Amino acid sequence: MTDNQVINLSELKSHCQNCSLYALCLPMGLESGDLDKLDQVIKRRQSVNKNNYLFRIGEPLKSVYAIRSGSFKTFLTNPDGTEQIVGFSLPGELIGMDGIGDGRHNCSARALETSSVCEIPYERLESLAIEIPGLQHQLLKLMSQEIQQDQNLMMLLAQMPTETRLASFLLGLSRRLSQRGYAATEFNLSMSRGDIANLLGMAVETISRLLTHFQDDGILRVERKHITVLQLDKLEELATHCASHHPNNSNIG
Amino acid sequence: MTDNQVINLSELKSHCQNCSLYALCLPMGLESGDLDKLDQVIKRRQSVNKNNYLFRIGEPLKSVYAIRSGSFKTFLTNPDGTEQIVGFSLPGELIGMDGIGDGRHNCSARALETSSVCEIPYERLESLAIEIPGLQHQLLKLMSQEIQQDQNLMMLLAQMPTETRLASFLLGLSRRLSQRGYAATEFNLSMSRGDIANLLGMAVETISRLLTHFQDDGILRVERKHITVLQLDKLEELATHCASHHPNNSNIG
DNA sequence: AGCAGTAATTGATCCAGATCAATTACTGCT
DNA sequence: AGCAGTAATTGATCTGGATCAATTACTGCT
Repeated sequence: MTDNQVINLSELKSHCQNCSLYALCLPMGLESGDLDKLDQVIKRRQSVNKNNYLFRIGEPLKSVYAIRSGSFKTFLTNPDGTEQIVGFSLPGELIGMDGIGDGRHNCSARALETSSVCEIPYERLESLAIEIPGLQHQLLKLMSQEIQQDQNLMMLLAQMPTETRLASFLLGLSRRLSQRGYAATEFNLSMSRGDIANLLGMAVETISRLLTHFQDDGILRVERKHITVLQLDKLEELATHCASHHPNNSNIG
Repeated sequence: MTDNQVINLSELKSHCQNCSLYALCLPMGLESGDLDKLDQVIKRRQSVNKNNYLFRIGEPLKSVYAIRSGSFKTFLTNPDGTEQIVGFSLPGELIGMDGIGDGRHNCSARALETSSVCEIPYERLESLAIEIPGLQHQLLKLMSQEIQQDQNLMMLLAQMPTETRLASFLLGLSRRLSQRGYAATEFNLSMSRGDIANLLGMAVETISRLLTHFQDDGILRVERKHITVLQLDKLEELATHCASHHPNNSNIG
């Protein structure tokens, strides 16, 4: 039975329908026959070591990637060489789609920890999406979700004080992790304080101080990279506690 | 001949292939037969008065819209009722695509001036995109471009000083307008100072002061809504003059 | 285990840009 | 034309959070 199980496992690993991320990922909602077609174009189980690039800004878009495990940061690079992180990506998420616009990647993706991905050649994905309406829909849906995420971050950056930004970031992470079957209230940050600061448009020192405050207030326990959320409700409150005193709160007439 | 011309004009108006925005808009690259199919699903020439909504956040997504003339602001509303503008849309651009993710609009769109749009029922667009590969591609491309735009704005908000943000905003507007056949160096702002401030995460007063500075430096002429760019190169310089002294300029190793 | 390089924390100071306040355009209405 | 409401400008002040500086963890290497 042990042998049997081993064989089954390796069987399982090579198909979307048996992947634990199925419900979040690209093949969501596809029926068996269509899934097989998709399965055939996916190059599975590429491993990416910590700090290695999955792709770099400017490279021609040849594939998009579904994350199986681990995490990535995606970032732009401005003329100075300064980087601007535009997001962190978790298992079940698709990265590289930003490059469709002009056929080149418009951001770089770098592994925050040793990770594994499924590579999906983009041209074949696009032609498959014509055959499979559900796949086209899922593709559009995932892109639209990315737009939503980006716009929410824009709101944080434009209007919210640093405390709200960090609370919202942590809460978002917690939610995404719990969707993926991990604990909502206890997790490890795979990214550095500097990376979080960069994403949220603040200084590392401010991140550090806020984490200390959150801990002093009994909202979090912070042990280096390990975060325990002690009072989820208070964190939610901080995250939604909008800038009622803030600029431009012109109500919509 | 005058009569003849009138007849021709109204003929022309009702087809994508004769629209001056063809090259920027959804039908870009489609061949004649496919264009006809697209033409058939488009409800043309809806007019939207200043300050009216094209759609509101939360409404079910029934259509997306291609802008024919005029301009819109798209914005999120947070729990307070505070608005966060996420973009301004110009002729040839497609709005409403953000709603695909969950079938409801995730932002509201409001006309900044009297405008006209082509309404495209979303379900029919999606099924047409299955028939017409080029249309699917164009759809994905436009969404990917929106992601890029949003991410660029994120960088501005997170890293750049106010001067750079405004310069970059004006330059972006100038470029988009000139792509659409308008003058690059002379245009009217259809949005208020308050709207610009909101988008760029700054106070109205700062916008006002910076415009005055730009004028004092001979870069712009500002007459209320009317902007004349006198030194495009200097404006470009200000827009790229990145925050070399700014936080988190961790070079990529 | 020990050393070197990097990440994180903590404290002190400073400043870009928000906020407050007052004035001066505009714009739409009747 | 005149009045009311809103948008924009300009100036004075204040502050959240950046910057600077120093110390204290870590982490990876040999």
